Amino acid sequence: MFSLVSMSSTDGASTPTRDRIRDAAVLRFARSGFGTSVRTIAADAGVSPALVIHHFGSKDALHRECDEHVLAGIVESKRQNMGRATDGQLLQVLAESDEHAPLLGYVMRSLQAGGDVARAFVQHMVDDARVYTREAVADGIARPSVDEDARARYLVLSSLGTLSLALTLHPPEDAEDLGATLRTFMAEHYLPMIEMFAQGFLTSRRMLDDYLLYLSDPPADGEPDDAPATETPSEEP
Amino acid sequence: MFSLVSMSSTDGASTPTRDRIRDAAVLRFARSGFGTSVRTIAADAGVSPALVIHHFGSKDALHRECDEHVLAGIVESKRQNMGRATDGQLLQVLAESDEHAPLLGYVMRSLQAGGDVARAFVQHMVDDARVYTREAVADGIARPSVDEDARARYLVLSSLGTLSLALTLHPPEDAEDLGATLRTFMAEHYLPMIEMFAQGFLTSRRMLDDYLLYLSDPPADGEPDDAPATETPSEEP
DNA sequence: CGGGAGGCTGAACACGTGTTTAGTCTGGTG
DNA sequence: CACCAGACTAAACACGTGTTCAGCCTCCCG
Repeated sequence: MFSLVSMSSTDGASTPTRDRIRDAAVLRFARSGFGTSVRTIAADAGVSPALVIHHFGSKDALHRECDEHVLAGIVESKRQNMGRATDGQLLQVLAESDEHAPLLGYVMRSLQAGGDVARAFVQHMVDDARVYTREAVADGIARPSVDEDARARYLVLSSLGTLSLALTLHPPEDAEDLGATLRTFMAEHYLPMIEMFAQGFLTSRRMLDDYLLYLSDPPADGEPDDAPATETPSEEP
Repeated sequence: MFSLVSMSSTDGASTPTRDRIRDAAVLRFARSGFGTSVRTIAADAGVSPALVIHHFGSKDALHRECDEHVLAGIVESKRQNMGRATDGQLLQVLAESDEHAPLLGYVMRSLQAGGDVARAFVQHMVDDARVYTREAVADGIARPSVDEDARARYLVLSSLGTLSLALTLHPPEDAEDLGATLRTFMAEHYLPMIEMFAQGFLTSRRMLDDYLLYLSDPPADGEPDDAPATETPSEEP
C-alpha cells in the first residue's frame, strides 16, 4: 500500500529504466525544446513510447518530473561549487562541467518557455545576488543602492535576459557545448558590460536624483501623462 | 502576366479579405504565439481555413508575410514618431498607440521565438542606439566607450532581454494592454536601471582597466584556464 | 512447480494539425 | 447572354501527436 522509500518529490519510485528515460528527456528537452515528441524521447532512451507513459502517466507529468530533477540538480551543483564562484561565475563553472551542462541547457530552455523552473532558478540567483552585493557593498567594492532588493532582481534579470536574447537571436551551431557558447557571448559583451558596471553610462547623477525626487513627491496618478524622464538621452525601454 | 501595381514585397496583391486575414493573423500571433492554428486565425477573420491557404499558400508563407508587414509597420511608426522619443521612449510611445501596440506585441513574441523579424528589429534599435549614444557623448551627457558599437549592441540586447525575460517569468494578466504592462515593468525596474546608468555598480575602475590590459596583451589561447576576471564580486553571467 | 505482478512492446485509437480537392457562387468581360 | 476567372467553402486527406489496449516475457514469491 505505502511505498517504504519515498524516493523523490511527487511519487514514482526510482528504476534504472525510469531514470534513463528521465535523463534522456532532460537532455532532449534541453537540446530541442519542450515541443519534442514522446516518441523522440523514447527513441533516445531506447524504449517504446508506451513505456514512457507507463512510467510517468503523461508527457506533462514527465515534464514536471524533469523540472524537479533539474532544479534539485542545480541546487546540488550550487552546494558543490559553493565558494568556488560567485553567481556570475557560477554559470561558467556549470557550463564547463560535463555533468551539469545539460541542466544549464534545460534551464536556458525554461527561461524562454517560462514556467516554474524558470521562476525558481531566477529566484535562487536573486537570493544569491542579494548576499553577494551586500558583501561587496560592505567591502567597499560596490556602490550602495537605494533599493538593494530591486537592484539584485534587476542584475539577475538583466544578465540572464541579455544572455537568453542573444542566444535566441544567434543560436550557436553547436548547442551542446554550452561552455563555448558562453565564452563566445562573453567575448562580445563582457567589455560593454564591465564598462557599464565600472563607470555607468551617464556623466551626471541628475536623472537619478530627479527620479528619486519624483518618487518622494506624491506621484499624483490623476494625470495620465506623468512620465518621470523627459530628456533621457538613451535606451532604457 | 505582370501585375501592374507591385503591391507589397514578395507577391500577393492586396485584397480586403486577404488583408483582414493577415491582420487577424498578426493579432493572433501576438496574442497567442506562433503555434496558433490556421483554423483559429480563420475563425478570427470570419473565414474558412481553406481560404487562408488559398490566399497565402501555406501557414509559413502567412507567417513570413506577417513578419514583413509588421516590420514595415515598425519602420513607419519610427518615421512618424521621429524626434518625439529617443529609442527607449519609442517602446512606450508605440505601446500606448492603439494602432501600433499589436505590432509591438508581435515583435515581443518574435523576440522569444527568434527569427528574422527579431533580428531585424534588434538591428534597427542598435542602429538608432548608435546614433543617440554618439550624440549623447558629443553633448557630454554620456561617457564615451572603448567600443561604441559593442556598447550600443549591449544596451539594446540588455534592455530588450530584461523586458522579454520579465514578461516571460510573470506574464501580465491582460496581455492586450501593452502600455500598462510596460508601465508595470518600469515601476519595478526603472530605479535600479537608472541607478546603474548614473553611477554604475563598482566603486573603482580597476576591473575594467585590468580587462583592457588583458585585451591589449596577447591572450595566449593555449591555456584553457585564462579567465580574465578572477575576483569579480558580482553577477555578470 | 505454479502463478501473478510488473516491465515492456506493437498496434491501434482519438484527435488536432496543415493542406487538398471538388465544387458553388458571383461579378465582370467577350 | 454566355462564360469564365477567382473568391470562397465543406469535406476530406495525410500525418504527427499523446495515449490506450491487449498481450508477451520475466522475475519473484508462495
